[in-house]
Amino acid sequence: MKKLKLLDIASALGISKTTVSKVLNNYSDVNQFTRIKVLDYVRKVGFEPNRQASFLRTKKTKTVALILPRLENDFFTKIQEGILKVSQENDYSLSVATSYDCFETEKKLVSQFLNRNVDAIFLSISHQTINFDHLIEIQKQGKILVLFDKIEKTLDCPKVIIDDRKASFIATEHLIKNGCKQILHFRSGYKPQISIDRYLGYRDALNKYNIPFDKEKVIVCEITDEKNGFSAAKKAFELGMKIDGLLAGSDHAAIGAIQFFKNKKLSIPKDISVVGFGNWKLSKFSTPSLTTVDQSAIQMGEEIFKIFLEEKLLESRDESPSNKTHTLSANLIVRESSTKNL
Amino acid sequence: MKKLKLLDIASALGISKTTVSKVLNNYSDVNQFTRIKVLDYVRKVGFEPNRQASFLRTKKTKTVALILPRLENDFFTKIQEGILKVSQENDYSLSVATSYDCFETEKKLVSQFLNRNVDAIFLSISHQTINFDHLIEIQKQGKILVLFDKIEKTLDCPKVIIDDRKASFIATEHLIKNGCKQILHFRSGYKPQISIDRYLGYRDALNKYNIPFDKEKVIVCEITDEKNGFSAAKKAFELGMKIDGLLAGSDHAAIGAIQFFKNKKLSIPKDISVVGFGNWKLSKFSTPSLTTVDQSAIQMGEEIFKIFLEEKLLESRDESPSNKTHTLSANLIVRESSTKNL
DNA sequence: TTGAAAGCGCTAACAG
DNA sequence: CTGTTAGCGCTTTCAA
Repeated sequence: MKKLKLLDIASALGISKTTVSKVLNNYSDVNQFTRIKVLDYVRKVGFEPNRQASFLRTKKTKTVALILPRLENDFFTKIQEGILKVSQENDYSLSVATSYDCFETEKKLVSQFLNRNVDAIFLSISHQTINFDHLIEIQKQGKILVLFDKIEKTLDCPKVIIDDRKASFIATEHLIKNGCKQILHFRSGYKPQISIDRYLGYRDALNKYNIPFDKEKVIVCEITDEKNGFSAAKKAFELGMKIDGLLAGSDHAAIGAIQFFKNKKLSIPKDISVVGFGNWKLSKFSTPSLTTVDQSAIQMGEEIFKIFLEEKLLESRDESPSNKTHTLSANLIVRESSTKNL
Repeated sequence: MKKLKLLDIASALGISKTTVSKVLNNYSDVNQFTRIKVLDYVRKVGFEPNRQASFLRTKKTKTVALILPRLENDFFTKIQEGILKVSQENDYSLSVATSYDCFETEKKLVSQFLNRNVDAIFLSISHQTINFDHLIEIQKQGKILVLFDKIEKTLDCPKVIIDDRKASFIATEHLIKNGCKQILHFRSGYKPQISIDRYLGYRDALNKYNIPFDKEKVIVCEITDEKNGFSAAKKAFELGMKIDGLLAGSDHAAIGAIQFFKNKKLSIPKDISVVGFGNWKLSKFSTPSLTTVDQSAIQMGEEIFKIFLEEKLLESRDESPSNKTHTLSANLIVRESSTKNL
């Protein structure tokens, strides 16, 4: 069965394709009866206009693109889930791609999506990205850019982030209120904003409760996975540190550290209370179950798409992009690994 | 900066847009020097032709669609990851959507994607789907359909599945070889092919090792999540069953059951050995870590896209779709929950 | 209120 | 080998 087109509908009803098009696009200059006749017929045969053809005139594809640094990561998967939920509700199609945290791939993907004329690009910048010309190009071409998670402050576009500093503060405060005084902190590198913010939140909490800051207690794990969590814990141990709490950079790092502590016959949370970061699925099932910071990633995804819709409105009024930073708060999920008095 | 078009390139070089187009599409009837001149210039200014416009003539969008029943599921996420890897390598764009296991949504998505003229649709059928007209329509419109995981045998298209029966056989055999003789099996409903195959694999193994089959030991959990795993274990317990092994329908169900066994002070794997299904991330981190069947989902994703490329070749030779079922084998990942002699 | 005609950017047929 | 011409299916003037 060949696909129907405007002309088929028009000749079946004995009118012109222009009129059919007008009905489909809610033009006001169409007779009520004609409108109903067209609408009925269109519904009956299940006709929808060819999107690529309409694009040629409207310059809108009703497709948005999402570029993630990685896919094997619950956080990004959930963001996709959130975006997908709202975009489907709004009859938008979502194209997904991964930069694999590689600058060249990111550039290539952006250019590819621009070429496919997506209406917007949602992007979390890759670790390697140092130049932003490709992102500026998105806006030059009149497309909407929304940055999230790993953002670049100097770019003039809406951004969505988690309030990592506050999240980290709350997590640290929770440890302190549970009696911890010697709190170890695993952070990722010195550059990522996320790592900086979490470190600052950690310090904020120490300050507030007059706990002296000890530089040695901050250990850098470039990649916060189990293996590095294990090594970092080992390092702290070998340096002979006295600790009773740990704020890890990720759930994985926390679990790696717990592994090490268990090997040393230390009891969690009695000897050392542990808080992770991310609320990955596994945190609920580890033993002990892990207290962690939930980054409300699904909500972030939903937010991203809603911001896009708002930007589209701005654009239709010929206003410039909003350049607002939307900050979502994270929640602490308290589980066994940090509740001494259970 | 407005986007360049063929005509811009052409007039900059003092030739016609046809010639430029021919170079870009690798036509042979172009002078070597002209070709090089165009190629150089195109590379310099970073021009790529507008895909929607070319579609109008070529009927190819270089976009494929993936419809998943769910997103919050490692198995499907990994399939997406696999597809994405290969599709990006081939300069294809991937659109993703979720049917939420709902028939109506699935139909709507298919029609939407057809409307957007994707070159192919990769689909795992929703639980609720009972009628396949919308899938037949995909092929009627000359688009490629590849089914995976939850497939429909009667449809004339390539299909990719895991050899669940064999996987289940291997898992059960592993339990038997570890000394289990009273093996409980949690299956999902009676209808899903997956559930049937796993049940059959379980029986195959019992047969091979002359272990009598006991109907009571097969418990149905419509949804194989933790809660139902817990309840199913409880049910077995309340019926006074003697068991020393469990083959669960999913890792979650296995973990739910383990939870229950632990409450009853039973030791895993000493009293009861447990094998899950899926190799979800959490299986590695649960206590005890869970022996499970890895469904090589990433590989499945890669396979799906490769099959699409093959189908495209068939199509270009005017041959009909292949209708072949590609079966991937699953691997057993042995961990603590099933190794008595550690 | 309607429809004829132009044109979005590209590719394919064909004439030079 | 090159370029002119004619659409692909749609939307949007503009004249009737």
